[in-house]
Amino acid sequence: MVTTRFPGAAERLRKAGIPPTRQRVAIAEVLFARPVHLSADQVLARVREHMPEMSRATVYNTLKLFREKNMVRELVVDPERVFYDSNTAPHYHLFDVRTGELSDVSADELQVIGTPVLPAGLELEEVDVIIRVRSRAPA
Amino acid sequence: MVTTRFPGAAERLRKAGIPPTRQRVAIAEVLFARPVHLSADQVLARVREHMPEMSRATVYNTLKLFREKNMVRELVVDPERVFYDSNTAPHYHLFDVRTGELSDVSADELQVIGTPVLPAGLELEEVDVIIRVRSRAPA
DNA sequence: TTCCATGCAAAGGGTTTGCACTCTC
DNA sequence: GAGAGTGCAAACCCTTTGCATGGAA
Repeated sequence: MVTTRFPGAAERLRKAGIPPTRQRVAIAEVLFARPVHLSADQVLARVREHMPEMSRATVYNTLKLFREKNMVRELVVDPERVFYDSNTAPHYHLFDVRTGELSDVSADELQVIGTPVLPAGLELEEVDVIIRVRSRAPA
Repeated sequence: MVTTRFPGAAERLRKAGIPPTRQRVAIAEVLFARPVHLSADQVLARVREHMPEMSRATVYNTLKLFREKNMVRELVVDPERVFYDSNTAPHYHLFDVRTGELSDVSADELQVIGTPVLPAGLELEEVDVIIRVRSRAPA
């Protein structure tokens, strides 16, 4: 499968204050062409379709960098691996524990009421909602 | 620190249909004396205070078994390790991303409104809510 | 030339597995 | 003595690290 490219990647990196190297642009193209949920290894595989010399370490470095700049959100949902979500708008997730598939639940469909008052010295980072479901195994 | 023992452990295992071996009872004592959030390694360490010969593999096997019998809940919150929660009543979690500390948020304090209608063939397993906070570093 | 970024390989850490030994019924 | 349970060590997999090379200002 050929991944759709995303032309504005370099622009987007500059706006975030990240010097756009070839590798970072290639990773950004995979992530930001459309909203995706990908593990580091999946990102690596997709980038290597166009750039076979991409190294694993660079993918991990870059994902960490993008996260610090709030360009992606880290999803800790599957004990096996971390997923990166290129949709940073508030929304929630549905996780199929059988297949490992992740999908979005929009913030319109679901509301969290009564987030507790945080003790002094605690700063809210984010609220994750994960609806864990199990799909029927195929016949 | 000496862990408080829990007398009814063997009973509890039998009720769940689990043959109570010495090792399983020791693990149950650590988990069910009171509600705890522990990683597999933390369980191992606490059990070894009383039973130094306990093996890592047995802890992992037993935690998996307890989970299948719904005696503990697996918390996927920290990318570094899975936590096991011995409180199976509905409740949510607050996670300090700086220290890795986990604490409970009762289901009274917080409500999730509008859980989406699941497509046919999807069975709801559970809804996790994780409030990620960051505490101030100590002075 | 200096400094950051990259690539490679090895190390690290949590978890699982293979297999022989032990215990129980 | 059959079968489940246990212990040990090695294997596994995702992620991080060390370090030398490469490239841009």
